[in-house]
Amino acid sequence: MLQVQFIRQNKALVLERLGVKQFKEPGIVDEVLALDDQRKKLTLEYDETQAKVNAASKEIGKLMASGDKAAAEARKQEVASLKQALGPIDEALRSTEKLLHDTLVKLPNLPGPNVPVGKTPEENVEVRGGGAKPSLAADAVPHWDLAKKYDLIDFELGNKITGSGFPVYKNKGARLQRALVSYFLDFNTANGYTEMLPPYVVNEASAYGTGQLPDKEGQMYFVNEDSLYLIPTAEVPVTNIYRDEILKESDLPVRMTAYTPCFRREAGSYGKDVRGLNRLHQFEKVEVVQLVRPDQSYTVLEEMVAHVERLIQSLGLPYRILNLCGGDMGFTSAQTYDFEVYSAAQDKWLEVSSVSNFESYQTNRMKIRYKDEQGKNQLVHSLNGSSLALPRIVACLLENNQTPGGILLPAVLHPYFGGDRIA
RNA sequence: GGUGAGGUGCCUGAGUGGCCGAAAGGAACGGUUUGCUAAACCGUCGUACGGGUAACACUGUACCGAGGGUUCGAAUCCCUCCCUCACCGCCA
Repeated sequence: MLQVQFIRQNKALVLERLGVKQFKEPGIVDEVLALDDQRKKLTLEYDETQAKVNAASKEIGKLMASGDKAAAEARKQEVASLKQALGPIDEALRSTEKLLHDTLVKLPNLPGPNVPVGKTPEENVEVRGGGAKPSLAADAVPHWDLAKKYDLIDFELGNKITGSGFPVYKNKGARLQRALVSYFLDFNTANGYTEMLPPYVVNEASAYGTGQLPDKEGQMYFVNEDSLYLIPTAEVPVTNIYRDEILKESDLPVRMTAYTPCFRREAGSYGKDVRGLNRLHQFEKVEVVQLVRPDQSYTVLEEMVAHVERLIQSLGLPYRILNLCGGDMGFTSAQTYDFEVYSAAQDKWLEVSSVSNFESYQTNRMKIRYKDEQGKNQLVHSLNGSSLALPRIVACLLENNQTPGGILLPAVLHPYFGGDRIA
């Protein structure tokens, strides 16, 4: 969430940036400021009264020790009436703090300086791209047909075991998953990311920390018995590794990568682009996360984009990078680049990575700070990106590389896959 | 799942009603010393929210797992919950 102090000092900027994000309730900004004023006023009142209570209590102790019982009793009376006054103040303060917090979390992150203005995905700006679209034979087929032809993925079997959106990978299809995960992790660690293997379920505090709660609980599977959420992305457990920590400046940047399965309910998206691997309830993804000094986060964002770009290039897939416009960005992001790869047989661009700078929006919730040169605690900036999500990569690899002699895999995968093709 | 013990600052660990935001040691950081390293010595060494200041200084409140309660006063007593450890059971 945003910092109240920042909103107070930069109100005009906040309103202007919220406009870029197409935020519809700018009145919340004034609500926040009014509630914060109220909070300060009540805090002062509470502290001053409590200070009197504390002082009187100390005196009572001394009076008792010196045997002056009558004086002690008189002071006790005084404390009693002070405490009576304190009750309502305390109550008002608590409810104000809660209301302030509940109001504050309704404000999305502010778009950064390089975010294009726009409302819809059509207004996203293509930054660059690469890789030539393949020219497929006339009888080329989409990946779900190829998956069947080579016995790689069984969607119906997943229906039987679990439900739609939970495919079963088989044979070379399963092997390809393993190869891709290993390759992606090796690629990331070779570039300075530390490999992590986090839990696949998280508690409420973690889901809150990265911004899945309070708004998006409907997108996560929930284990009622233990009040735990299945992770929708490794971002959640990995970023929360540093929740409530104060880092040394020399600890930064923190760079982590993790493979996890991802679970998404995808409520409300039935029937829309859900064919084959395009949209699943469970899928594999390798994620990269960084915690950095605030002045470096936009430089790091570009580095992470370049990193993911090299990874996609190494797979030989046609891709493009989009700088998301204000209206299409996520709630918690300050800037996001989406990576799409071209799925030739479907003639579609599929999103395979999303690289975002969250500035201090997540870390303010998680209280991830570092001690700066002056010894003051400052929020770090958090960033993350997929590197990469598997299913759509697989769809493209299958579709784009289909030949009469089988599906030809990119050279970087040969050692991991144990072969150069699926035939 | 059962039984027992316990949760204190970066770590170890004292503290069982006021003198405790918290001893001591270690780590870390700064400095002195040193040819360098080590050692030794000196110093610093929690967080949040307020008041205050140009900024410091200074100052108030809260926090000893979480939430309640008793009391003039709680790290310390009581209740509930959570977690950790040990042993037993079960099990990949």
